[in-house]
Order: sequence, then structure tokens, then C-alpha cells
Amino acid sequence: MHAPIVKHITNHISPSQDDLQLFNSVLTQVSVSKGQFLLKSGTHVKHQYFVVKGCLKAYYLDDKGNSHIIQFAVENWWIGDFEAFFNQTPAKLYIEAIEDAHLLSVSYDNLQKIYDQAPIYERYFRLLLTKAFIAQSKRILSSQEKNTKERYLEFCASYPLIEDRVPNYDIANYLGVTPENLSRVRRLIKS
Amino acid sequence: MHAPIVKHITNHISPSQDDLQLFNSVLTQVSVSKGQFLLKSGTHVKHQYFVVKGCLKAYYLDDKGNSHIIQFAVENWWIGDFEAFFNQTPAKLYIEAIEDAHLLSVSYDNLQKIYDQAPIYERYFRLLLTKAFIAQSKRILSSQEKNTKERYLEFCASYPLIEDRVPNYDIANYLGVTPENLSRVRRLIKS
DNA sequence: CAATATCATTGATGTAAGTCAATTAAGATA
DNA sequence: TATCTTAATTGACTTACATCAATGATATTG
Repeated sequence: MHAPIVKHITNHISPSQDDLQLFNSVLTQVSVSKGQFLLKSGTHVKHQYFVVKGCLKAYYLDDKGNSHIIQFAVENWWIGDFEAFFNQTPAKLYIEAIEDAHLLSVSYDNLQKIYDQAPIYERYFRLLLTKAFIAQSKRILSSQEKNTKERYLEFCASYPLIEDRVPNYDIANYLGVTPENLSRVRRLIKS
Repeated sequence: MHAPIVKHITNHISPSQDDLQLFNSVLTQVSVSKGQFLLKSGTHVKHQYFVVKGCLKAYYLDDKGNSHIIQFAVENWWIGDFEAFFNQTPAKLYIEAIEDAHLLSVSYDNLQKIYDQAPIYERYFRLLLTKAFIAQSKRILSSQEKNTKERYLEFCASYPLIEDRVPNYDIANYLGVTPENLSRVRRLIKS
């Protein structure tokens, strides 16, 4: 049994031992070292990933070649190209390790099997999605009502585990501002 | 049986007649006329709403008194203060009818009951949430990589049913720009 | 059908953040 | 530890969009 994910699951739902056993039976261990890719745009998305150890980023490359970080992930976060996984269409995202990482993966087919055999996992992912949806709503609101300084402080407060593990230019990218602008904002905050 | 919502449900899952009967049994009809509120910030959020007829907006009022439209809803959309409903905390949103509207409501307690009695509805809402989550991701990306003109065109293409039923200042607000700016952008598009 | 809000448009000006270019600081590698 | 690479900072300048103020166009209502 993979302790970290079991804990994450039981924090959200109350599965039977059999349910837990079932989920564990389909997990595969994956490792990526810093700078390597867990997923590349254009490829088939077979898995979603749970982070046991390490730090990763998911980003999108637009028509102009600019990257846009969608999500960071550290210990006990799920990461993947959610849309491509759900629709089983080619990946639009790159997922890259910012630190050496150790993950657990679950495949699309196995997940469908699990939903049918243990419907409690419908609830697990419904709850995760609900929380992710709410977090996203806040990100949209924040980008509309707040300036860069406020958004940066909010980011540091919300993701203290991430702030020190990720370069500033990645944080700037996530916030949708330039590294230059974030640098100036950080100077203002310090003084 | 309420035909529109039955159709919406069966577009996503395959419930038994009993499952459908159960869901229908907890629905309540609600009507609001244009300009009236379905929900106000600070109140207890008992329900989520399915739009049978009409058009509504959900918005947030920030510290500075500025409003931010989170969501529009027309026929066959769900609307509500999702976060407050899920956490059963006081509403942060206002939901106001842009047109006279006719809705179906489901209460928090009844929804929990339904989840337990007919787990297939866990799947229904998981699927809805997944789609909403993906749509939100696109909204975040769009606001980062595109200018006002591109975002406005994208909005019109994505929500043709909404574009003509909502005043321009509401669309501007949803896009996070001023009505003046949207007006100028629309002029550029026409010429 | 006036009278009166409400909404959309236009112009003039201000500002936060972007861009481009150079410099300094910090990490990585040999 | 010296070298090379990558990241962060700073300055000068540009730009998209906001703000403020006025006017023109639609609705709404007595």
C-alpha cells in the first residue's frame, strides 16, 4: 500500500479495505529527474499522476511560442493534462519536473474500471474536482480585482510550500506577468 | 417529470427510472423576474439551480465595491454559489436575473441524500464539474495570452446564446475590461 | 408620445505593466 | 576554485487599457 495516497484518499472519503486495495493495485510508480518531462504536448495522455515527492509544473505553449504555467504540483497533489485525459485527446500541456520527482500514476482505463467497481471513487474525484474548481475561480477573480503585488503576496500565502521551490520567473509566468515586473514588485515589498 | 433536466441528466449518465424519479422528487420550481435576485451575498446557500428558461448572472462584489461577473447562465445550465453551497458557508455571490427566469432547485440536504441513495449522481456531477473545470482553465489561459479583441471574439463564438441576451457592460465585466474599452474594440471589429 | 433613465460611444489623459537592452548575482560544471 | 551558464535586477522607453468627462442612442415609463 502506498501510504501518502492512502492518506490523501481517506482524508476525503471512507473506503473499505477492499476499495483501498483495488485502488492501490492499479498504481504504478514513476520517477522523473529535474528538467525531464512527464508529458509532452501532442502525445497520448494515458495517466494522471499523484506526487509522492518532488515539484513539477504543467504549462501550455501558445501560438506565439509563449508558455503559460497552468499548475504547480508538490507532495500530495494530483497533476496531469486534465482535459486531454478526460476527453482522451492529444495532450496540449507539457509537464516538467522542477525537482527530481517520484509519482504514482493511474491509467485512464483503470480509472474507468475503478469508477464502476468502487463508485466511492466517483466521490473522491468529485470532491477533488470541486476543490480545484473553487481554487480556479479564486484565481480568475484574483487576476481581475488585484494588481501584481497583491497577487504575488496572495500566491506566497496560499502556496508557501511552492514559493521557495520554484524560480521567480515561473511564479511570474503563473501569475501572468513578466519576470521584470515581478522583480520590481518584490523590491517594493521588501522596502 | 421535468423534461429539460431529465434530458440534461441522460445526456451525461444512464440512470434507471427509479433514479430519475428520485432526482425529480426533490426538485422545486422557482421563478425570478428580471432584475430580481435568486441569491444575495451573506445569506445561507441552500440550493443549486438549473435554468429551465431565462438568463442570469452570478457576480462578486469586492472590497472596493467593484463587481465581477463569474458566470452567466441560460437554458440547461446549472448556476449557484458553488463554493458556499459546497462548504455550507455564507454566500459570497449575488445571482441576479437578466431576463425573467424559471428554474429548478435542489437543496444541499437532498443532494447529499441523492448521492447516498443513487451514486450515479456522483458521476453526473463529477462530469459536470469536469467540464466546468476545463472551461475555467480555458478562461484563465485566454485572459493571459489574448488581448481584449481576441477574448471578445472568443466569447461570442463560445456563447452565441448569451451574447445577444446580455448588455455589453456585463460582457465587458465578465471579460475583465471596461465598457469603454469593449466599445472601442467592437468598433474596430466592425470596420 | 414626451420625459427620463439607462446604456453605448467617443475624446483626452493617466498609469500599470510590457518590451528591449544591459548589468549584476547566483548556480552549475569542469 | 575558476569558468560558464542561467536567473534576477535595473533602466529607458512603449503600449494597452483604465479613468474621467461629455455626448449620443436606446429603452422604459408616466
